[in-house]
Amino acid sequence: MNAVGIRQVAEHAGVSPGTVSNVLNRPEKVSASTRARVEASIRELGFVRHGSASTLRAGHSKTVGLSVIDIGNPFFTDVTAGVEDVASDRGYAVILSNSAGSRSKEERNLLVLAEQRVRGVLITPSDEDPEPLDRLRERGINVVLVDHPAHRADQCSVAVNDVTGGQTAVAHLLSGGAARLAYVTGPLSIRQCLDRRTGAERALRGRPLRVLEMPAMTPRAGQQAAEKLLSEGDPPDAVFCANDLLALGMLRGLLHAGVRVPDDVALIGYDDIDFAAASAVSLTSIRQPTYQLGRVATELLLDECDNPGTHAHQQIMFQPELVVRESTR
Amino acid sequence: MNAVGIRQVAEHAGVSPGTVSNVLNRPEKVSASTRARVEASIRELGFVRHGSASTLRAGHSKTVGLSVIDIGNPFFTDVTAGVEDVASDRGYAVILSNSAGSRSKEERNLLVLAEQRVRGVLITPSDEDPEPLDRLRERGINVVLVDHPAHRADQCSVAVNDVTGGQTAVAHLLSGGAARLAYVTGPLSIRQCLDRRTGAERALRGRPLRVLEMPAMTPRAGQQAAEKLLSEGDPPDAVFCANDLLALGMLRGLLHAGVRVPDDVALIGYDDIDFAAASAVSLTSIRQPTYQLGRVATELLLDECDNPGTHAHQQIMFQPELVVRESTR
DNA sequence: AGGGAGTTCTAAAACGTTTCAATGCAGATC
DNA sequence: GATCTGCATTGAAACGTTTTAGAACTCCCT
Repeated sequence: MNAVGIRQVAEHAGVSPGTVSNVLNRPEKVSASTRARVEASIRELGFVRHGSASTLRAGHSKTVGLSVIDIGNPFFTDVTAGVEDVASDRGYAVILSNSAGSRSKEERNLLVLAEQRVRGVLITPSDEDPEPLDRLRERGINVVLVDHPAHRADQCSVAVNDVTGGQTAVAHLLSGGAARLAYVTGPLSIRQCLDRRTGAERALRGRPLRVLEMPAMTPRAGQQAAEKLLSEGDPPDAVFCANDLLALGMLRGLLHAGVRVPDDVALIGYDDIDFAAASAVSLTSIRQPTYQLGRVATELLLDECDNPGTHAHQQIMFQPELVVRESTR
Repeated sequence: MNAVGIRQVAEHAGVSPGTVSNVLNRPEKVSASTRARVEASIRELGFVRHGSASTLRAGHSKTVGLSVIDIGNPFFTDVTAGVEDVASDRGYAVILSNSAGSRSKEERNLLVLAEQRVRGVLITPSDEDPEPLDRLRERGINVVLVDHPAHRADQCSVAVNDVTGGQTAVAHLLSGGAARLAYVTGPLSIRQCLDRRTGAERALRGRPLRVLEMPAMTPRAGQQAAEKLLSEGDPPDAVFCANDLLALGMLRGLLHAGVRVPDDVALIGYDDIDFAAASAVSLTSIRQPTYQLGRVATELLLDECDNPGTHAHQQIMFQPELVVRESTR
């Protein structure tokens, strides 16, 4: 087993445990020669610091938690990549947990994170209730909201303007000559879906919008939505999907039924995931700075952790961007 | 701050800290009445166990590490889902780390896991070197290989037979009348890519196979491969891609150039990710029991952790399965 | 020679749990 | 009433670090 602790290293190097700790945590406090000796011993004995002992004594760990809604959605994997890159650069480890849209799972995950005494938590909340997050804060765990505006002023958040995004999407469809629009969305209890609809309506200025609310935001649901739209009379000539997974399913459903895209129906998605550009009729979409979202959120969180005195809370709102491809040309 | 520890709970409930610990860890040792009293105090004070202190004293944590090669690949997100479900059921937390194909990143991540004193590690290794894994084992951290056969007999692994998979794929293409085959793959230093080629060659029994090795396994790389194949003379009439991301890019590249799929070129991918069924020409693919892979690997690992005495090491090999869709019909 | 200022290192006390031997107590047996 | 048995609870030690006050040493100045 791994019986080599700071104590053994100290003995091997002929110094006290305290000095070894200094080499580990404040190398500048130790003379070059002893430091070299200690470092050699560490390598030779294969010493690995006991993170728990360290956390226990120091009172805080070098880990942050990341809680996402659906790790299967490329949007969140991109965010995750951004988080990991920054955290890893600054010597923090990331504990990733997936709430899979379930509130109870999210709460259990947050409890685990609290037990691990993570330094902070990055979270895309699965609902609007601020209570679990406030509880974390009471315990001294910093919280940054990802893809969701902050509930309160003394909290950081990084989000993208979904109202603008919805508006841009629909304005683009209208400028292409669309007249009968449909919005295919996931549950409207999800803030993102709701905001995008609000944006869509704003662009329409009172003209009608057919809203089709699906229970999930997956390709399968998108395809079912296509079947539904086509089976009812008066099919739309333009469809705005609340995310690219829905849009890809919609695309497949339309093509399968012999509907030409974009000639018969123009189609626009949301998120601009990789697969959007790679689909057979490449998908027009609303791009979000996904990777940046993760990066910036993590930078805010770690700043809050490392400089609690000078840290200024920020609510950052990015603007989404239209990416035109074949599905609306 | 969170100054409420087991000590405060004990005081509040009028018992000793040892009893509180027993309520937490072996509730059956405590009489029903005191247990109820202690549990009430825990709730009332909002006590959260300090995981580090617990790990330090107990010598082991309730966490496992999961190290994957590319969290952006739906194959690995599916595996992750399986891992999470089992771990969560058994009270373990999962620390997810992404090696992004980089050996040095993998090593850094494993070090973090070792520092955290995870109980075990699930890993899809990014290369063939068993040394980092052996080092973990020396430190008493159990290791289960995922999607990779074990290096040694006293180690668990869960994999899928990639040679059979490659053979099945190419046999299917041949039975559809294909004569000029190409294999589009990622780096052949990756075992999976290599094995699938071996299987392909086995099905071909000496007939020629054009191998196109791309540096990445992404849709973009697949599209580039399509351009390359079409620009050279004598294009293939059937293409086998080493994964679905490549295949989706290939599909787009082919369609874009006016090549009909499957009429002009039959196409088969590997992994059967969700997007394979949702693409415009739905993709024939080799399905792997991805979610099961994660589940079974985790069950093996936790069995090894919880019953070190009776645990029998197993090297499990699943068989892949052909899923025929439009791209080869 | 004595003493002050730096520098480098040490010793010992925490951190919050778990564990285990020991204690106390109630009921059963003689 | 004395002794035993078994159960519920306690108290204190231990886990491997970090941290802090201060010891030991060196160098330099008067």
